[in-house]
Amino acid sequence: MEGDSVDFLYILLEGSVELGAGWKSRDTTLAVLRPVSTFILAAVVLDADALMSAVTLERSEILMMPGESLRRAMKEDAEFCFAVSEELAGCYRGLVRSIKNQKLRDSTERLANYLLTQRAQQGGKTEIVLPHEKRVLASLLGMSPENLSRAFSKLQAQGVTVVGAQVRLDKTAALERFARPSLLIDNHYAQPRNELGKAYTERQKGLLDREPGG
Amino acid sequence: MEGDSVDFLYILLEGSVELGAGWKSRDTTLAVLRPVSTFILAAVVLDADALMSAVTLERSEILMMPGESLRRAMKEDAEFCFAVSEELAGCYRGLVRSIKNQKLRDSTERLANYLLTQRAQQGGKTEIVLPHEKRVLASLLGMSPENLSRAFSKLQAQGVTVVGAQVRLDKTAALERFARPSLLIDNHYAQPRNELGKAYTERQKGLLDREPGG
DNA sequence: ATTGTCACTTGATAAAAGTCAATCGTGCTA
DNA sequence: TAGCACGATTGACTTTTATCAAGTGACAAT
Repeated sequence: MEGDSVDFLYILLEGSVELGAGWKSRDTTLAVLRPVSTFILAAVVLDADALMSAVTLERSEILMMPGESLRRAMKEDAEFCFAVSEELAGCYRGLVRSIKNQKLRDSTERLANYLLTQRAQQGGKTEIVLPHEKRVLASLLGMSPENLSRAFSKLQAQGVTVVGAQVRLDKTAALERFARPSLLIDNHYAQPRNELGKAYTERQKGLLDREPGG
Repeated sequence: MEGDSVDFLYILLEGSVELGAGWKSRDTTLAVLRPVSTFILAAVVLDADALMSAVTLERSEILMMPGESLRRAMKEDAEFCFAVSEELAGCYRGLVRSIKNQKLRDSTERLANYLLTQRAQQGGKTEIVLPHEKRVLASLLGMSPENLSRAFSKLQAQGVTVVGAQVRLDKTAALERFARPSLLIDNHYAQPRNELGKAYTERQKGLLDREPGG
């Protein structure tokens, strides 16, 4: 919970986690994490209270590392400390993108760019699957669920068709002309950002070899 | 400029710098920095392109440190590297606060909390001075200049009076009841966050001793 | 004094987004 | 199979915000 002191660094290995925050009866989703991701790293480094709450959205596997251990290791091992800095810097840049997305685009533009980002991350097929409930997606994109529905309707003109969690993107060219994705805001290119990303790929391979479906 | 590759870490020693970003003929202010602050640290650590543009708002003094030197020093000196991590973590948390402010509050609430934050940072007097032009303030708070004027008008009911850059805050209790400031969003308590902040205090003292007004 | 610039304000209007209420499906349970 | 719970959608309405246009006041240059 936001406001609580933080004793551990959390690392999501399997499942998904929602980071959110509230104020005065309102609340919003700041990010939905997929493996492998750290969270509340900044609070741990500074030994400060959490600014975000974390909730699992499904059955998840989460590694907990004592904050004191992390800080000690950082101070003793410059190479490790640099790796943590890189992770922190990556998270920071993710937030910068998020603020720009929020302040520079209206809700329909945010949805359009979200769809294009998902398309790229899911392999570029014309059909994609929304990875969360629409209510969560709406909160993540900074709008009400009702407005998310209406935004989907508006994008019909750009070849977007929705059936449940399935979304078809015919007319990608029209959608891109509308969305104007930017390398400085959107993360279309889903190469592993660092060792954590690579680790997940390796882990998935290992799991497939040994126990499919485990 | 955003999108450019980053060769140096910048450290603002004197003056003020606006960090902003644009998209499709729109643009917004993400932060206004005061001494002593680093900027584009994350891009330097990752040796990546800048996500924000920086502009000086007045005659300023800026220290430039080669990115390669910074990264080398971090990899060689764990203590230094940890200090950089702390700075990064502090910047990260500043952004988290900023997103929460943006997504959870409407424009008048953002202004009210901004005024209370300024009051605290300027020593708690009932009269404060807006540190930037109102146009910049509007962009920072994520609204049009016209709406900033109207937001000030609305806050008259909470004892806010504006004459140019001078703002009187009578009825602080009423203003706080309206603004509902939160430790998890607002940075009311302006103690130096780290060595950079302390350095600035020291530097100011030195300048006063030696050459007032220099 | 005049002119022009520029930041700011104000009012009218339009667009965007939120809220409330009702409805539609889907899947689950009794 | 009927009823229920829940997420999603739709329509009507309100609030919030942006946009456009006009006007004010301070200030600098001529």
